[in-house]
Amino acid sequence: MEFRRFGGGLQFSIIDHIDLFAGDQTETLSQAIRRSVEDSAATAEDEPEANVLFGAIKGSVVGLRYYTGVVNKGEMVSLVRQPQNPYDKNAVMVANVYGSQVGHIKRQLAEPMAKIMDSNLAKVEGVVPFGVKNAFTMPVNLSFWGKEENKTAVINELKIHGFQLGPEFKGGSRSVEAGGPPDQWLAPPKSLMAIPLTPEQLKSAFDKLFDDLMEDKTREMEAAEAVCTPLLPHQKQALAWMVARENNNDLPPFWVEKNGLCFNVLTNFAVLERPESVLGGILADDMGLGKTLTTIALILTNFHNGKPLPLKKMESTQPVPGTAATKRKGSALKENSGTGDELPSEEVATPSCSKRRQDDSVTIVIDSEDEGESAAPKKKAKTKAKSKVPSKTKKGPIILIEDMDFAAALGGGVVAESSHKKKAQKKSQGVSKTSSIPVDSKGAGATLVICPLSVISNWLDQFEQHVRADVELSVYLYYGAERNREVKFLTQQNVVLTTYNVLSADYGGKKCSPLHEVKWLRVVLDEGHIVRNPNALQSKAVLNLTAERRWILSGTPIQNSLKDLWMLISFLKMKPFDVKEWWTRVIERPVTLGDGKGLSDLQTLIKGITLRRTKTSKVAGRAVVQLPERTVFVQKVTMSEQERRDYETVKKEGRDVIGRYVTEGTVLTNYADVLVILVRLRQFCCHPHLLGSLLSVGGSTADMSTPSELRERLINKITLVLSSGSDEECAVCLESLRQPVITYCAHVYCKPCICEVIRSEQANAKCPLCRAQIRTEELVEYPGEDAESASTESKDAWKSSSKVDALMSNLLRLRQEDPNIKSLVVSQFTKFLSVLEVPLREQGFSFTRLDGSMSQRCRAKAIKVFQDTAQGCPTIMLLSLKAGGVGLNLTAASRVFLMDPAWNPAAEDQCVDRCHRLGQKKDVVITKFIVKDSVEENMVKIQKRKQELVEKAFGGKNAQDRKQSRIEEIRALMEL
DNA sequence: ACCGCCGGGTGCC
DNA sequence: ACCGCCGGGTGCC
Repeated sequence: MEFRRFGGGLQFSIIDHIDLFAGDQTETLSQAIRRSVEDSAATAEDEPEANVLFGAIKGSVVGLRYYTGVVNKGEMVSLVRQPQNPYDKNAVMVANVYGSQVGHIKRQLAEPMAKIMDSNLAKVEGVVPFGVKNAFTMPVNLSFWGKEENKTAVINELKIHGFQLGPEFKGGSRSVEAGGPPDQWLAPPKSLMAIPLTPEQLKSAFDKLFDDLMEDKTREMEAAEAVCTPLLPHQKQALAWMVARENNNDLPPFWVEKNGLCFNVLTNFAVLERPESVLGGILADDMGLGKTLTTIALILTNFHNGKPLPLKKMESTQPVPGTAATKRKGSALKENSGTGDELPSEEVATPSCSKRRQDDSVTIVIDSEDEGESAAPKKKAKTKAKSKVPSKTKKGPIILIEDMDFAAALGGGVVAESSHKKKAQKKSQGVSKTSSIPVDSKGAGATLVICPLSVISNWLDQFEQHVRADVELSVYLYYGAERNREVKFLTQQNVVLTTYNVLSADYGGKKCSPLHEVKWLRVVLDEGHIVRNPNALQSKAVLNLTAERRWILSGTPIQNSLKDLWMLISFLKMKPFDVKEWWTRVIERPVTLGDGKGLSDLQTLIKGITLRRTKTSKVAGRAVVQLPERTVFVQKVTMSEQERRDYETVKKEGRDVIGRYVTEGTVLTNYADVLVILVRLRQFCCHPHLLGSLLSVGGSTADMSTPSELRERLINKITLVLSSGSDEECAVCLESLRQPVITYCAHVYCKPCICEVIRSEQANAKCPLCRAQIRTEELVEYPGEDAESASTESKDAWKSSSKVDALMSNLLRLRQEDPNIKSLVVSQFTKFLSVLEVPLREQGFSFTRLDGSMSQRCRAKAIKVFQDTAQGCPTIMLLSLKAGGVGLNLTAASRVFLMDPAWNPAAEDQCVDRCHRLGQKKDVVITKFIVKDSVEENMVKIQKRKQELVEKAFGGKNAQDRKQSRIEEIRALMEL
């Protein structure tokens, strides 16, 4: 059964237009550049087109008696070309919602239809109005959808063959039966007359799509005994809901049972056998509410046939601390060293911890003149040292790690399964299972958890922390070159943990992999929103997994559009929407056209499968989480006279260059240069050393004299752009840059992505952003951030800056008040972090550092020592804004110093949320340093103005306006 | 298919 | 009758 591919589906035009999900303020610069280029250049072919209805005709389905597929009155059918049909190459097959063939389109009509469909002039959709009992033929109403410019071609093609396209038939069968075609067409097409929702209504409806999903989800459930962490009330609710979802026997949304048949009220499709219940759903709780813990509780509580994992005392196979440095293949598997008092990340916030409201953040602006005294929060932080300390002897579940690097990176946090245990498991394969292996009636017992690499260690930690020591739960980390790919072995685990990358790498072109051969009890997609492009290999790999139950964990289930949702629905195998056509016809298009029915159907769909609580959600009148207060101070920094003079010099230079671009109207074409100038000014506000080797900007890269000079300049550019922290993304894969390279035309991509573009376009390859010729030999690689050389080179000549002074006086005062308080010092410039190391060392601060250039191993280590409250452990973490992304848990800190304003305030919030999250027991104080009368102040003003626009729902702008506002912004920044 | 079409049987009324 | 008519066989693409 082959299905016509829906090339990209329909554009979500209204929503794109009003920029519903991605507010202007969260846009990265590369997005802006990409868009401005796209606006002028030809539209990308793969983007879904705005399809309109050309009209409809009546056709007939013939050959019914040869096929088993049946349809209902008013049922939607899909039309699939069969070019290989031996009797007629124009054959068009008619299939029902489940893809069973019903018949063929009559030959005469199939001929023009084949032409239209093959040349992609229109998509054709069918509804059978009546005659479903007919034995030989039945009528079908065909509607044609396509791009406006193809309308005449379609009409003509049909006309040649004697078919006249008319207006759409009124929905359902009644009217069609009543009158002949001419009468039909005189009637106003009702579905087109329906008053569409306004973009504002649509926006607000969408914003609310994931709201208020709590009703009937308030029942609580205790976790299985195997979970040693007490669940918070909202987590118990989530557990009850998840268990119920997994054990439900309900029909999926929009299905009803009718005379022994199952009937889909949206497509009018009926089947004898019940459509599979959706066992699982979307847990869309806000970050920090404990999705990981809840999921672990689910795994243990709904372990087998709705029963929890039985408690079974382990024989004394548990290694004693300190003795278990088991060696395997020459590398040490580390044993939990049992420091004992590290705080478990997510479970420490007991309900009694804080009863204060957490949503009343205050912003206080303090002038630099009186920073000395009043910048300090008046309130003394109350330290509630009532943390629940895990027992020193506690041992977590068995975790088997094959990747030695990773094991080392995780340090003491992991207990390795000893080798003899593993052998025992291997031996038992196929005969009798070891006690830890459940024998499910369906043979499925293992849960597969797929997550981004960055949160793997979090999962391992949490299994360790939340699973009782005497519970034998096998957790296998399927990662690294040495991973065990045996299907039998994987099937026998209780939990297999892997990353999206490993999954799709295994899946690759082969379309199968060890993970795809296993029949999983449960598949969990952590941060599931990252799987969104249905064309990506990763998505296909995820969709093709076999599982009884499926879960998506995501704090932000809607990233950009409705299409992201399809991916989630499809993963959950919610019939019939796992097939794109039905999603498009039944949900996506109606919603796009502003049809209230479509929207309410979508709401129903989401409601049935989603649980979402935000930090502000209430459970029985009480907030789900009660986070400590969070206060934001803006501390203005005044430059010294010398600094001011130097700054003005740099600024004047830049202003001249940008001013020229503005008058020439070439700001956007020279965006890379503009960025460089802005970055330099921003760097200067922090510390003059950040500027590094001075480079001249302004000259077009094309007219450079020697290739080596050009290369050097490109390296400078890419370094500046990447260290600027604007979180550039690759315009090809839309992900964060991997192995960044810069083209001769000064645009930045992932190396693999742009190489693939060049390979496929051969000699004709053009830069996706500016259409300049590009060649592989001309790509210049990013040399990496060279923090070391920067700090050593400037060591003897080190001098302070006003901003550094401001930070240091804060830190010194803080240490005096409470030497145990920990702080995050955040900058977008890793070089600035290096500069800061000097005075910190001088003043005898113990600090650690986390930036993007560090390996997983170093990161894990840095986090661990910082979170450690023992004496002598670092009290300061130098954190690069980019590295402070999701998943990190830095609750040991209660002070945050944001050293420089970010383009994207959301990135700042996210960074602050690293410590202002579940587990934080102190009030969090955030200090933003802004240099007075500088580009920084202008940035803040622009941010504010944008925020106001968004709040007034004026966020929507057309492409031209946006381009213009980009330019206006740059002018405002440079005070031009 | 309670149709249309095909082709064999048949042939005044 | 080199036709018309009748009635059985048959039937998607």
